[in-house]
Amino acid sequence: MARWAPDTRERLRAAAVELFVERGFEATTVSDIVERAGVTRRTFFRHFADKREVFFSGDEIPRLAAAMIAAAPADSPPFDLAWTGLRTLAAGRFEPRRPEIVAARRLIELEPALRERDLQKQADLREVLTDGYRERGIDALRARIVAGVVVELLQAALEQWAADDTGTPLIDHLERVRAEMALVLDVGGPR
Amino acid sequence: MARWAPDTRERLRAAAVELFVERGFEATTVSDIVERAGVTRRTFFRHFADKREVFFSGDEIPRLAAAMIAAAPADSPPFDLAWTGLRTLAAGRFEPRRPEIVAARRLIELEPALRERDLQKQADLREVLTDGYRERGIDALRARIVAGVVVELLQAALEQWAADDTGTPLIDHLERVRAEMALVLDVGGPR
DNA sequence: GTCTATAGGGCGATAGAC
DNA sequence: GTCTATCGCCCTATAGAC
Repeated sequence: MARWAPDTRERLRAAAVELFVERGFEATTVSDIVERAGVTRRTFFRHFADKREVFFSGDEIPRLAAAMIAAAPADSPPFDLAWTGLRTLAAGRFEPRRPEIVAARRLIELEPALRERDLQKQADLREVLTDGYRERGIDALRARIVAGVVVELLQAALEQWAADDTGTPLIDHLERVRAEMALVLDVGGPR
Repeated sequence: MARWAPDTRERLRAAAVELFVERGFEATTVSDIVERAGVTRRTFFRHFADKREVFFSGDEIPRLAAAMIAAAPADSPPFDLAWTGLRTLAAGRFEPRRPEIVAARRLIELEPALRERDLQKQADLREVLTDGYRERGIDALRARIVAGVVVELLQAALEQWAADDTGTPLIDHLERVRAEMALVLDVGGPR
């Protein structure tokens, strides 16, 4: 038998999310979390930089996105590449986990501290994408713009999907948001 | 003579920004700020919800943006309306204050806590714009998308402008970012 | 693991403006 | 008198230092 129970990090995450759901983020202290997980306060802060971070600790999207960009064929136009990635993630990572994602978004919406950290995570993803594009030789401004558009597109689609109880798949929301964005930017344009 | 010196809020803001520039955000305590402004800690928290908030307290953009949307001719297409607003703000509010804005952005970049709050302020602006559009009868999804695109466009242009020491005006960066966004979304599209 | 600085909020007292 | 802003001391919890 191991000296410490395994998966300390995961036990902390699970305990934290349970408590956040039960009594809210503010009303849950780090002491409450570590008590339920059976470790000390110090251990919590060795795994997570702060109380908000534990809530987002499972997020694999930036890593997956970076891998997808790096692995894509060299001649893919930047947006097409991201679009394929969005569809893959929508079907494989988001759609099967709809209940947890909707629950998490509900907590984020009603807790300003979590909302801020969520926005930071979006900014992190934008930066990962920008760097990935630049490493593929894409011009710096274009890399930044594609990344910005992709993150905004994903975010808007996720909002619609989470608020929509008709069962419309995330991919359909992505399509709709993409079409709307293209329409918006075409106004007054030439061609 | 009044019992209290006037403009407590503004004195606190000025003292805070001075100290943030002198020794950094983390290294400045609320006690430092109130000492310089000549009030007590409790008074600080009556004016500002937290230490980050004092840094952004002068931001008038959401109010101006809401007023512009409300005052625009009823038949303006949503994006055209925002585009006019962006050009007006760029010339009237941003360009004349380049030094302060660049200095503020520098602080925001190197301080994660300020970065998070800055992203929250962008989200607030997005929401103000969305609401403004919806009040003009724009469809909810379209309102959300136009607002998202406009905020992302402004943010990307501001980044380029602040990093660019050749004196290129913000309006030119806005044009460039807009063109790049349109290009990105046209890839693979019909027409 | 314990200790401490700091953020941030609760509450009542106080002192001017009106 | 009412209203409003400040003060001053209370407290807890976070987060980092030792």
